[in-house]
Amino acid sequence: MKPAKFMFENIHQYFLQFLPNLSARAWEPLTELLVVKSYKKGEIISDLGAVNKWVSFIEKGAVIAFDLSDRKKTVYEFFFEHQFTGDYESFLTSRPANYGIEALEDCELYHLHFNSLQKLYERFPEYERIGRLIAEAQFLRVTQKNAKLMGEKPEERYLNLIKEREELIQRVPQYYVASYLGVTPEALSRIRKRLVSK
Amino acid sequence: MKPAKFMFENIHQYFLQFLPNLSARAWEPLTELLVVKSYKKGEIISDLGAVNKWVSFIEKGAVIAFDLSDRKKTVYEFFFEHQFTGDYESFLTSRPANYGIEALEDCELYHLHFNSLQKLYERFPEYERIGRLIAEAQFLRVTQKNAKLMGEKPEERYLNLIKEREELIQRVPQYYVASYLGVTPEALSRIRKRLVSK
DNA sequence: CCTGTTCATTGATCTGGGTCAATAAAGAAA
DNA sequence: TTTCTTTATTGACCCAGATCAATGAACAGG
Repeated sequence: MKPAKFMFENIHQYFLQFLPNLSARAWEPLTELLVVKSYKKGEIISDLGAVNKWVSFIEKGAVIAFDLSDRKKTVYEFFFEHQFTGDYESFLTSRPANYGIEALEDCELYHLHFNSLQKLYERFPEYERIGRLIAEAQFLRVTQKNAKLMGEKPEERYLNLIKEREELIQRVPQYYVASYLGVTPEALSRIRKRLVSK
Repeated sequence: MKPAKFMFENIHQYFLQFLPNLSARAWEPLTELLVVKSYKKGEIISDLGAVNKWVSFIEKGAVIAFDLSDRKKTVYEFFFEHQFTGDYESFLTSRPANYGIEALEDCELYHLHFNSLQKLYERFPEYERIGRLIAEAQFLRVTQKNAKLMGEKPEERYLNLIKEREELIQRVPQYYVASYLGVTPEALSRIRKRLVSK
């Protein structure tokens, strides 16, 4: 394990992105509240169906958020190191999670509990602002994803995925990519075939 | 026009939803900053392509947010009275708006300027919290929309729209509904035909 | 190294939505 | 009312993706 001093460097940077002048006075209490945990590839990090009380910063590794409609695993999103993950919807609403979170690779996560976050909101208005900015950023992410879902056909979505998230294609099995694009593995295979012959 | 005293009742209620103990001290300055304006059916409220500096509360009427990909108007969302509208994405990022806003019916709107809102954030931490809660709510709205886009076929989306937003079907021309569902008007017409024969 | 399992590809067939074109119905304006 | 325009429906044809089934390729465990 890293020396404690540098341990939370990445998550600190993450917050500084949103609030460059985050005070040390507000920052340090957060580190006390984080729960560090490791997961093996394939391990379930957060269960679907239960209320999710945590948001999790990915220090290392990659995870998928998935649901189980039609009895098959449908990929909602991939998350990689130095991002937050978790069923934010369930976290915010205290309703049962629509998504499960599973380790795609060996992972190290820092978990923050809902109650811990509320305490931070109460004690430091700075977190209220970070919370707003992060919620806004999440809104933007989903909005843009939406626009692409509506406007693009599967083939275009795949091309854009290659262009915009090249490494994702490398790190993620193809049938998960297919699911993420909203098509069957067979269809993605054919899309790829069609594209090479162009 | 309504007596000033009751004029902002609806928008006040809207904020109270998010922060029931919003102080009068914080509330009153907001009313000073709102710009009241009326629009005729078909009128453009907010231009696509320009940076959008406003969020707008719909006191009365209905609007659509649309884009113009492929040279045709594509409906992104419908908004009705007692909701906020506007290209929130452009508002947050100061990038050119991807969506235009148009009056579907005669409307009365209360506009709040970006700079006014920033001033409120600085003066009253209460607004920082409301801002966070609203951003979170918007996140939830687009997340749920997303899930439906991915998981449901056009026919199911139409059925759910009837179930969940019945009045929308009444108030909105069918070709806009089709666009909103992500299909052509012809396809929606056939979906409807298929459904009656069931 | 072999073996069983998981993942990817290919083929055959079906279907819902796209597109183009024509008509019908509904609304708006005179 | 009549007329003009906008909106909705229907038909014919095409195509991308779904589904089901079979085969190949890659990979992990022993």
